[in-house]
Amino acid sequence: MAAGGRKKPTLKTISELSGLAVPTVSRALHDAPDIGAETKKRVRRIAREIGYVPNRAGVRLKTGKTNVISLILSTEHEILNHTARMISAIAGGLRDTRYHLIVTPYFPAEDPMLPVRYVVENETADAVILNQIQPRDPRIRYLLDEGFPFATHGRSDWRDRHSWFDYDNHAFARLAVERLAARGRRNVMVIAPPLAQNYAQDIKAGVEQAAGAAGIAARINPDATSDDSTATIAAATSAYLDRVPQVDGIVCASTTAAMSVVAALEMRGRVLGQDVDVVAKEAVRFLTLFRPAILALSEDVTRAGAFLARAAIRAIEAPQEAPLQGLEVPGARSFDAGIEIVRPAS
Amino acid sequence: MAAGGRKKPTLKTISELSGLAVPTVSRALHDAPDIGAETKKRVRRIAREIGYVPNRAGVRLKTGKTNVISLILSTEHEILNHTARMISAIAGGLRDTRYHLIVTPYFPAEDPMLPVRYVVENETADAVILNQIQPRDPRIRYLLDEGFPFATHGRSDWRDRHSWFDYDNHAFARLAVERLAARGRRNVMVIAPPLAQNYAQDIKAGVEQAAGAAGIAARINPDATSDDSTATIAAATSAYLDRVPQVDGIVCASTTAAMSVVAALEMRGRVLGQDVDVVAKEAVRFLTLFRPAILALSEDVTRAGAFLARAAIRAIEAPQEAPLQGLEVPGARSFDAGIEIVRPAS
DNA sequence: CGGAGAGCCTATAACGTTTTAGATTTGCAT
DNA sequence: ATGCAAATCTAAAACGTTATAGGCTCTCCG
Repeated sequence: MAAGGRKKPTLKTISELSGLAVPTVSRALHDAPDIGAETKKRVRRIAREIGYVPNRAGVRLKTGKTNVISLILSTEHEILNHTARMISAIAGGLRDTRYHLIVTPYFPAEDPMLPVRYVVENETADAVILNQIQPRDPRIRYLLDEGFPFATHGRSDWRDRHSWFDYDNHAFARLAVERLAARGRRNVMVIAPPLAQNYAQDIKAGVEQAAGAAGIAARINPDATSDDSTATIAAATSAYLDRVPQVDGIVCASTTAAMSVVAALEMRGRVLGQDVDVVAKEAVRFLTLFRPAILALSEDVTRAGAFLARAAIRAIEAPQEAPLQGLEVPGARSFDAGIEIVRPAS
Repeated sequence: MAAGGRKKPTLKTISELSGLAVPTVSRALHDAPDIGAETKKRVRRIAREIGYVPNRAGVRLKTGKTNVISLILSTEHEILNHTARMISAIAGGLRDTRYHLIVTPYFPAEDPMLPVRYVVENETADAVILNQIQPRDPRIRYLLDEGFPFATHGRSDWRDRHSWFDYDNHAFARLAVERLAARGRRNVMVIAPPLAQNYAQDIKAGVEQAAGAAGIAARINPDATSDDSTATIAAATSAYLDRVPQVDGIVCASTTAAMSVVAALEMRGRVLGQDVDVVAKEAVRFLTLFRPAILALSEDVTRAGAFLARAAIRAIEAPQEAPLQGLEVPGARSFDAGIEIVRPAS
């Protein structure tokens, strides 16, 4: 391969250079108790000088550990900021560890079990990270049964038994509706996530609770989810506005949804921030610059990714300990990052 | 690991089951010429029945091949659709091959050489894929010197010597300016990529050529690039509009830039599609739905990713053959996918 | 002064695969 | 019958690492 270099140094190279046996070198580098202090120092110096790095295949073969974490990624909906940020954040959280990130995407038509089973059976990774979690997600069931380490972005019905990070969508939904009510809005439409997913239930419950408390109407648009395409969401919003013209507040569970909703409002001649207020959950501070009249509650994706990286490593290296779990509550900042609330300009 | 299963089958398992020697089994599965047809059939049947999959560490140790391709990813600018799509597209292009995709992000403050050198020296992957290419990119120089397989998204000065996929930015720039000129615009501002990057030169040249031919003014905004944050671009645009109030056409090299520009136009009271026309290069059909008055020329990122996956594999497996190179020309569709031109509504 | 134990190191084997060289059988032409 | 090549298999070694068991040399204590 490398036309530019001599052979890669191995333990054997160090062994020859130092006159020590290969296992001694290995143990010295691992700081084993039965190796002399002088020897350790000498071995380490040589290793540094010749630029020794352990061969991952050798380690893997011997120990059975891949040092890889797999991110199982659905390509289902229009992937926006969120996904790219998440990948970068997880990979970023893995730097300075010995783990690497492999991305395993799958396509909507496929059985979501496939990529998970593939990783487990082929031992492609030491752990997987999942998103798009359903309450009784069969992938989680499977991973628990297999005893395979994993972490999820989102909670399941078995949340006590695994590592996860989640955004408090219930709190988001409450805040969003309360905010609209405070601005005098009485009739709210919600673009919610697909109901099969766990966090959709949280949003539904939060909306209903806050709407009940404020004594206003709030309903989920049945014809589109926040994972749908911009065109679908815009059309569904447009149709809803025709059917329920008195709508004066909208809650969106994604950036895409918010942008599509704004497009529909324009088509229908409604003025944002005047006829209608919009509150959105978004991954990146973006919406508010473009449309300052939108109130955006943003999840800190970078922190979520870093947390998931740590959680996955914990699941691998200390499976007996309690799972690592983190909840980011908007406003309350109960998780160390917390959420940023961008004030609408209007 | 797996609480649910017996030990993983290996060649030795098949060897015991079949009474053949381990190397014979290996060669049978590899369809070697010196193994009997009956034996091959029998070995394959057993392998299938017990669900044998080769241990990647064993293969890697012996052959030195990792079966991994590394995507080196800058987190420099606000990562939008483009990056996530690209990751998914490359990983998608790698399915049904034996290659996996590892994402290696790096941060703006760092030397861009670091991640590349890391992959090469640690033999983390068989090939790397790079983006954000500079004309005389030192990473490319290094990889060529090392003889390490790679493919790039974007061309370099050494384009003849490596695999790449690129979008014809020169053609994009020409089309954009021609379009604006055809609509009677006479004073164009350009939000271009960072000039260090190769494709920025293409855009600059294309703009100048078309502006010269049409006899109109076209200048690059010196205070922001298409990789900058929305806030920076909006501020730079706003300031430019104050300085050069006669601007009536804008060309944007990214979706982010277009959205920021639209925000700035609103702040300055200019009406899109009336006072000013905007043409943008975007990764995903998105802009036009939201802002139909924008003309968007979109690159087919999915196809680019699939192409890069093929190119990387080619670089690994057939390094002696000519590199794989693809250019996507807007309108002309010279590359088999071609580009989609979304007509503005106004 | 003998023996125990601590301290430090080596030898051997193993993980699963592929490569190389060699062994055995068979068929065929001489 | 004999030699030779083709066909098909086996044996041994190797990739780089780590785990296990054991060996040697001191020192210290009784």
